Order: sequence, then C-alpha cells, then structure tokens
Amino acid sequence: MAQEPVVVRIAPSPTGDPHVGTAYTALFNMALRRKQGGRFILRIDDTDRTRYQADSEAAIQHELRWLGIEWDEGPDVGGDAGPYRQSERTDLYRAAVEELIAKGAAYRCDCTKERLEEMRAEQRKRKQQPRYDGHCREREVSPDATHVVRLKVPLAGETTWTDELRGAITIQNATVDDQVLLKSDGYPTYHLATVVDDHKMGVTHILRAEEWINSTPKHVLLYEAFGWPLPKFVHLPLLRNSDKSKISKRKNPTSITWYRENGFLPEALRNFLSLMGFSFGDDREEFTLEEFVEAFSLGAIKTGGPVFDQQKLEWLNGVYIRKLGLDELIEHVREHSAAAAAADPALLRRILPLVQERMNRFTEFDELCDFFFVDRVQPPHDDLLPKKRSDTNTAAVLRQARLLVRDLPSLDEETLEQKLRDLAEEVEWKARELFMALRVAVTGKKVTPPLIESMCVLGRETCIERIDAAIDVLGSPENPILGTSDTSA
RNA sequence: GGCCCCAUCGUCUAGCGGUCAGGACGUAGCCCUCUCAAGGCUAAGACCGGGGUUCGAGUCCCCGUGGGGUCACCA
Repeated sequence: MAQEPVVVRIAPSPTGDPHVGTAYTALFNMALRRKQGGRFILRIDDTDRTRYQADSEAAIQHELRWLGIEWDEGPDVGGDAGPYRQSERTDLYRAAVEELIAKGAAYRCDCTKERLEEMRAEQRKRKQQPRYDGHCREREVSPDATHVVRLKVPLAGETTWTDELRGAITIQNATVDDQVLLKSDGYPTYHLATVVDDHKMGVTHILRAEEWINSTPKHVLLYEAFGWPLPKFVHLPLLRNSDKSKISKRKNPTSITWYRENGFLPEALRNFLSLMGFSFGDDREEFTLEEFVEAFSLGAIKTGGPVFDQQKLEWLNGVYIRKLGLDELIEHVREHSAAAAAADPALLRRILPLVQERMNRFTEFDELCDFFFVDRVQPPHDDLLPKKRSDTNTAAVLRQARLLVRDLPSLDEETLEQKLRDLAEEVEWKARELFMALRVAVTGKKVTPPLIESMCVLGRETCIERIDAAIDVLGSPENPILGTSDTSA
C-alpha cells in the first residue's frame, strides 16, 4: 500500500449555479488527496466567455466550502502553480498551440460557421457522422486571418489508455474529430486548456465525470504531441435522475445552493454524495468526512451510475438533524425560519426539543411550529369533535378543561397531564379524545408536537384564550350535558 | 445511428467461485404512543437473457438485450 502523493484538481466552469456533480467530483478528488497526501487544486475553467457569469466563481467556492470541501491551491488561496483562472493563462495556451503547429500536430482553420453547418447538414443527410472534413488540414491559413486551431487527429490507427476504474479503453482515431483547440476569440477550448494546465500544474490523477471518456483520446493525443507523460485517468460515474439520465436541473435540484437554502445540512449532503458509488464494504452508511477519507481508495469506487434519491437524502438529513445539539439546532433553524429568527431565544430553546425528531429539513420548522408564533389559531369545527361526540358535549368538556388550566397552581407538564387524564375519566372520554380536541383548539391542527409540552410552552393565558375561541366555534351550549355521549343511545 | 461506458430488490449498495444472496431508503403490517414523528420488530422485494469455463457460477469469458454517455469555436 505504497501511497504516493497525488496532485488532483477540479475545474468547474463559472457558468451558473454550483452543481452537485461538481461537489461529487470534488469530494472524491479531495478524498484521494487527503488519503495519499499531495495537492488538491481548484482551477476555474472560465474559457467560455459567452456563458461566463461573474458571480458564479464566488458561489462555487462558497458552496464547496459550505460542504466541507477544501483545496490546497486555487484563485482565492493562491499557490505556486497559478494563476488558477484559465482566462489568465491564455499566453500559455497560445504558446502551446504554436508548438503544436510547428510540430505538425495542429493546424489553422478559417472555415466559417456557415460552411461547417452546411457540411454537417450534408453529412447528416448522407447518414454519416457529422465531423470536420479536413478542409484546412493541408491548407496554409494566414495567422492574421480570423481562424481557429484544430488538432490534427491521425486518420487511421487507434488510441488506447488505461482508465484506473475501467481498464483499457481503445477508440479508433477515425472516430475522433479534428477538435478545435483554440477558438477564434483567442481562448482555448477545454481540451487544450485542461491538458496544458494539468501538465503545468503537475496533475497526476484526473478524476472527472464519465461523460469525458469519449474525449480522452484527444487529450492523450495532445500529451503525446507535446511529449508529456500521461496522468492517470479516473472516470467517475455520472449522477443520475430517477429515469437514469444524467442528472439535470429539469428533473432534479442540482444546485448546491438549493440544498443549503432548503434546509439540508452540509454533513448530510456530503455523506449522501459519498454513498454514490462508494461503500465501506460493510453496512456503514453514516460516517464523517474523516472516516470516509480513511476508508477511501480508488478501488472502492463502483462504475455504475447512481440515481440521486431525494428521499434517501432527506432521511439522512433527518438523521443528522437529530444528532444536533440544541445550540446548533437553534442556529440552523433561525437561518431557515423568519419566525424563529424573530423569536425569543429562550422560547426556541423550549420549542426545538419538541420538534427536532420531527424535521427532516429545517424548512419544515414553520409548518410544524406556526401556532407558537401567531396571535390566534383557527381550529376547523369538524376537527374539534372527537368521533361521535356532539358540539355541546365537546364544548362542555373544553369548558372543564379551560377551568382546569385556569385553576392549576402551576402549569407544569406532569400536573397538567395528570389533571387532564383525570378530567377525561370524569367526563367518560378517552384521554386521546380529550387530547385531540385540545390539540386542535390550542394549535388549530391535528398534527402537532406533543400537546402537553406545547401547552406549557404556550402558557396559561394563551391556552385559555384559544380554548375559549374553540368553544365559540362549537357554539355555547346553555345546558351542558356532562359525562355522557349524547349520540350513543 | 456510429463509437464508448455500464448492468444484484423500485432506489443506494454488500458480495471479490460454494451465502437461507446481507444492509439501508422507500412501501406494508405490528409494537410503543395524546396526533405526527422518532424508536423497535416483521413482511413483500433483486442476481437482465443465452451460451460457455468449472465438481460448482451473482461472481470468470463470449454473444445478445437493456440503460446511459458522447458525437460544438460548451464544458
């Protein structure tokens, strides 16, 4: 188990919201780096100026950090191999391209967009693979004219490399297009930039998504043309929608920001992502980042594409929420609920233990606890009535309960519960019937945190007011018939 | 469609030639219980198909089939 230090990297594009796929790849890269030592680089692939979004880079960094992903080198932390934005490395790419042209491995091409489109349309019509026809391969295109630079892919032969997870992969060169390396705007394409940077930055292991397998021959050809040693290639499985297609925001939330804002804990998302394609080899599913790193190895990664199951993520998030200490819990809930943020911290300390095990996401707090924060609740008439109990009977019992609450020396949980149970017995109601009627009266809902505890948190005055209001909903009977069920005859 | 990758319960997975094919999410039932949860117990639920190799294949090989990815001056 010789553990050579590695140099790994992720190269997200600042073209939109930070993607869970980026986090997934980053997680495995970081795990390998931490396990074996070395460097983990964050490189910003901002070579597509048309899709570039100015605030995206900061968002990516922010969300990755939120998830617990840390890099050794990057645009924000510096490092010896910088700059770490590809837009700041264009001289390197231009020089590289000149080298390739000089070596005959690349050529200038001034074909217009229109010509290319026409050509492809024609090829499609003839049921051929749409690909560059080599028009400029042997032409002399002036460096001064508007042009791109293409890779001169051998017309015959094949390119083979070893994927660390999948073994040898061979692709016929004839199926590889003459890839554009340098765009007419002077920026490199991914293929050129990634090869140049990975080499210059000393990258030893390229852990990236499976969707890159088919363009790997281009990269291998470039390494060969430059005379550079090949890094190890590790193509990770692709995260999937529930229909097995590549995960996409149309079918699944893919923005890390979304998960943060919708009440997920970074540890839970991180743990969940680790489970995609990796396992300890036993039944362990809940584990810390440190445990993951310790157990991690490339050999433990599965190659089948895992479906991103929201339900399991929510369950796991609930597991993590339940493990939180009260102070942490308060902090998180305040971030996700305006009501909680505005509430007295002392009040929150009493409410949260009642709902901690009832939330799978922090955003569920409001739905669960709204009745603590409003002036009055609106108990639906029908919900107030236990099965087969009349309006009059129920109102009468609630009146009794009201008196009981009013006259209790102190409103503590044990006494309140005992007295209410006594009352139920006295009026010949099941305790559960009384509790439900009171629950609806006091909270307006049939599903709530535990009643007795909730009442004690609400306080005597509020409980009395709400019971009164509930009695009003039922109408005020003149002659309450106590202790009977008047529909039972 | 060409090329490439992949293939155990619905989903995430364990399994690395001999197992009653194990666990988790979800689903159903029961227990607990003031509702809902949480927790406990139980149940249903998978080796894609066909050939080989082998005393013996979920495990190895081949061929199908299925799914996915990719075929841009996007990454």
